Amino acid sequence: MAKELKELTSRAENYSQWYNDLVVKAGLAESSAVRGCMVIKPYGYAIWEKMHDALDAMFKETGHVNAYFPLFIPKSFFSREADHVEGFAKECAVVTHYRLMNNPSGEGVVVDPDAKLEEELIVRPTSETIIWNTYKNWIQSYRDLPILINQWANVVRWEMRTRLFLRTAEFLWQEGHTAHETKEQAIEEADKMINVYARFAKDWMALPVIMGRKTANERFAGAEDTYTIEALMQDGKALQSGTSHFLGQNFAKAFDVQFAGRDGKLDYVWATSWGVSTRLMGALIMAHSDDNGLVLPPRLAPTQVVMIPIYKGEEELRRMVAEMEKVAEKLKAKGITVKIDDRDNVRSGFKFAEYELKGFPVRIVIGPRDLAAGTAEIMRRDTLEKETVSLEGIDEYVAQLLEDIQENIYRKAVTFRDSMITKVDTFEEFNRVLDEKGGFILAPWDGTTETEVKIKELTKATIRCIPFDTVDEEGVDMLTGKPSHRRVLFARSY
RNA sequence: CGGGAUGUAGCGCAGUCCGGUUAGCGCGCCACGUUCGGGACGUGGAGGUCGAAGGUUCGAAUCCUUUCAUCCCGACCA
Repeated sequence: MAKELKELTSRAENYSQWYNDLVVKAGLAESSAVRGCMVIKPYGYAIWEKMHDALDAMFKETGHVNAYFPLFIPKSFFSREADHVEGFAKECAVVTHYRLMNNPSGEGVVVDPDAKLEEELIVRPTSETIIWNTYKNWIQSYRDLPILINQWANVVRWEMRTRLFLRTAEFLWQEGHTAHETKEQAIEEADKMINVYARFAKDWMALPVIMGRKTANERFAGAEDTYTIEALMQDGKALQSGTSHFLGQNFAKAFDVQFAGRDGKLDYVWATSWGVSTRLMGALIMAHSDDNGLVLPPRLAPTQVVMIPIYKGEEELRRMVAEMEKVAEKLKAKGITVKIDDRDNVRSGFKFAEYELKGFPVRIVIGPRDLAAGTAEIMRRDTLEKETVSLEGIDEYVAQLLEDIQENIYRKAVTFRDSMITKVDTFEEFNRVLDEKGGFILAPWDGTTETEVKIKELTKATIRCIPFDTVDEEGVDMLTGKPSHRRVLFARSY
């Protein structure tokens, strides 16, 4: 499997192909027969579940609760917020009928023309509209606020071009939708949640991200302000990995959600929404993997340790497995997840390659020589380094190793990311860096959408964000020569 | 939606230009044996509506028409 992978592509030649093969061969996902959708296989889903659980816990810690809203949204809801419909109209799946019938002219079935819906239903591309239509009934007074709700769901966006995990027609995500009494509270919420995302990326995915504000041009449809976390992939392209939006009173006004304030006056509710999706799986894969396959951070690996016996004959296999079961018990007692692969139909070397491909963080090998010496061979997936350690205290060794791996993967990603942030001042330099190096580019910008769009047309690079930690810096726009007050973060992106 | 490519066994492919017995190869799978510290080997075996529909022909994986799907590159987007 991994051999095929290596022979087929190297990252330098065709990163897209490499990524795609890796996703398929590692058993994470595959394209479905339905255009642009994907099948997430059990191993891929196990990683998503890990992400889900960690995020869900973080949402609950920050005071949110889960709820669920309908998949179908009446078409008319979309026309309420002008920018919102503008942003999503081109990629909506629409339900027009509710019944099939046998084809009168022969085989198969056709849509029953008599079963046309009075009003079409839109398969949610995001749930702001149906949720705000519901919130209208839930909110009368400031005492009903804030509402801090999250939904785990699937959404559909009929994209022209799809890529496994990164952009599929249907994807899984969570979307938070909150309602607040004041503008300040809503902004604070949006800010809080983008920080939750950044923390999740760092602590769980071992992925450094740059937090910042989107430009007006790149903002979410219907938002007043969009915050983003931007990650860098190994091919030098950026990936928008999560967003949090301050929606102002736009949706409250569109759906007429007013509340009686402390002063007795009616006012519109302030809103936020925020989400991350299965795209994070793509980020995880593209950020850390190597030519041997996936590299999973231990905190997200469905199984952290795999144990593989070396043996001749059944009797020896039994002895190795018996020893491994003892070790496994010790590891489990430390909260470490373990798998013993005692399959007799494939050789050990095959297993080594297979678990490397799947990104198991730690491999423990025990053979007759080890058993005699009271040792085991331990390999860490991130560096592929092997070490022979005593079975005595192996549980502590592995527990520490898993932490080291998590930390090391993160540090490596930070080092790479930092090496791929370039400051440029001229457009020539900007183009050169884009073509020869890639990565993030910090460059002065005159602050106009016009210039931003022009740069995109000329270079395919977009402003990923205006980083939160940017400092005021007087300069001139690299394209127009007009005054610039700060540098912004450019990159080509997925 | 434009450009390019590809659909033949679970996976990867050859055969298609130039139609001709029973459609082939590698991997995987099943059985037995030998192996086993980095992707083993031998022998035997199973597995196919050649993406689909229609047409041409004595005869179609191969030629023609239509259609569906997938991948890559663009435009669009999380």
